[in-house]
Amino acid sequence: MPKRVDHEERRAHIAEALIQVAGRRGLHAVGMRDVAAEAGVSLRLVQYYFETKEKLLFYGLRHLTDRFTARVGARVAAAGPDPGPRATVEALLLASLPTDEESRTFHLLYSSYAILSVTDEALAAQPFVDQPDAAENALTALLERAQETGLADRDADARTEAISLLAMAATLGTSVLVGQRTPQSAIAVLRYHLDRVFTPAATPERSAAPA
Amino acid sequence: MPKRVDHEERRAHIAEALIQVAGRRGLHAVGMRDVAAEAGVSLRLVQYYFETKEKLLFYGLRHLTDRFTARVGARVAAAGPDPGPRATVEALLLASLPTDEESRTFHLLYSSYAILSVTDEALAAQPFVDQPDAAENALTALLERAQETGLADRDADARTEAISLLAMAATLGTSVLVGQRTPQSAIAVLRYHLDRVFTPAATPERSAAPA
DNA sequence: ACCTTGATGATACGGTCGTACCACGAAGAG
DNA sequence: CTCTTCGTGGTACGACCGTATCATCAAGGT
Repeated sequence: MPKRVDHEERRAHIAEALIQVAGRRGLHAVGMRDVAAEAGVSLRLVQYYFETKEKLLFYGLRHLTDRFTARVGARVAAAGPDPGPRATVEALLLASLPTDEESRTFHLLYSSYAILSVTDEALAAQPFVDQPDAAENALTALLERAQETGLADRDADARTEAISLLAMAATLGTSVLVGQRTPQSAIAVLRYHLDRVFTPAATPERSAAPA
Repeated sequence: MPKRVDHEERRAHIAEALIQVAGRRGLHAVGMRDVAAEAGVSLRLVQYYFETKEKLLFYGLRHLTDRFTARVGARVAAAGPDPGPRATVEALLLASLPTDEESRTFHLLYSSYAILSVTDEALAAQPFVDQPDAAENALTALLERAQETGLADRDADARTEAISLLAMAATLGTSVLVGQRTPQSAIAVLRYHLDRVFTPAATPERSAAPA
C-alpha cells in the first residue's frame, strides 16, 4: 500500500480551514475552492476527504461545537478548583459571549447554521439541536444545587432561570457581534441577573449559611 | 407618455414576493428569478424596479421591518384602550414571537439579515441596526412609568430589565423557530419575568395603589 | 399623424460553483 | 520486480446566477 494518511486529522485540518474562512466572509459565501486554498490543499483533496459540500458543512458544524464545548469546559475549569456555583455559572455564561476572535467566529457560525437549519431539513436533523438542551440541563442542575445549599434564591424556578440566562447570553452575544452592544454592557446585564438569583450570603467557598 | 405605473407600489409587491419565497426557502437561496416568478412578473421587471439584487435585498429589509412595526403596533392597540403597562409590555414581547406564519417569516428573515450584516459591511450600514435601540428605549420608558405609578418593582433597573426582556424574547423566538421549544413554553418564561418585575398590587386599570 | 418616452419581454453573456473524470506517483505485497 | 491500491493534481462539464443588451409596445404631447 502507498503512504497511509490519518484521514481524521486531515478532515479536522480542512474543517478548521472552513471555520476560518467562513468566520471572515460568512458561511453563505464559502466555497470548496476557498476552503481548499485556506487549508493549503487542492480542491481535489477537499472532495477526497469530504465527498460532497454538504458533508463538509456537517462535519464543520460538529467540529465547531466540539471545539467550543472544550473551550467552555476549559474556562469553567480555569475558574479555580471547586469554585462556587455562582462562579461556575458565570464562567459558563461569559464563555459564550463573543469577546475574542474564536468565540466571535463560533457565535457567528453557530447562528448561521441554526438559521440555515430552519429551511434545510437535512441540517435540522444534525446533532446540534440537542446541544442547547444539554446546556440548559447542566445550568438547571447548578442552580438547583445552589438553592439546596442556600446560595441561591429558593423562590426562583431553577429551570426557568436557566433558560432565561442562556437566552439572554445568546441574544446579548449577537448584539455584541453586530456591534450594537459592547461586551462589558452584555456582561453587566448577565451579572445583574446573577446578583438577583444568587443570594449574597456567605463567601462561596463556605458551605454553611449564617441563617 | 405611455402608461404610467406607481413604482413604489410595484416595488412593494415585488418585495412582498421576496419575503414570501425567502421565508420558504431561506434568504440565502433566493434568486432574482425566484422573486420574479413569485411576484408573477418577468425577470426583467425585477431588474427594472430594482437595478441590482443588493438594492432589492435592502428594500426587502426595509419593507420587512416596516410591516412588522405596524404589526406590533396593531397588537399593542388590540390590547385594549388605555391598557396597563404590564398588558402593553406583554403584547409587545409576545408579538415578536414566531407564533404564526407572518411572525415566523419575520423572525427568520430578520435573523438572516442580522447574521449577513456581520460579514457584509454594506448591509451593516443599513437602517435596521437602530430598530432594536428604539424598542429598548420604548420598553425602558414603559417600565419606568410603571415604577413611578407603583405597578412595577422600584428596585429593578428599568433599562437592564428592558434589555433582558427583549434579549430573552429574541432567543426564545429563535428556539421556537428551530423547533426546540413550543410557543407556550416561551410565553411562560416571559410571563415569569413579567410577574417578577410587575408587582401584583391592584388591577392595572386602577391608578392608585392601596398602600 | 408622428414622435418621444416609459414599461415590458426575450434572450444572451460572463462568471462561479459543485461535482465528475482522468491520469500519475508512490509505497508496500506477492 | 511487478502489481495493486491509496493519495493527489489538473481540468473539464453542466447548471445556475446576476446582469446587460436588444427589441417591441403603448400612450400621450405637438
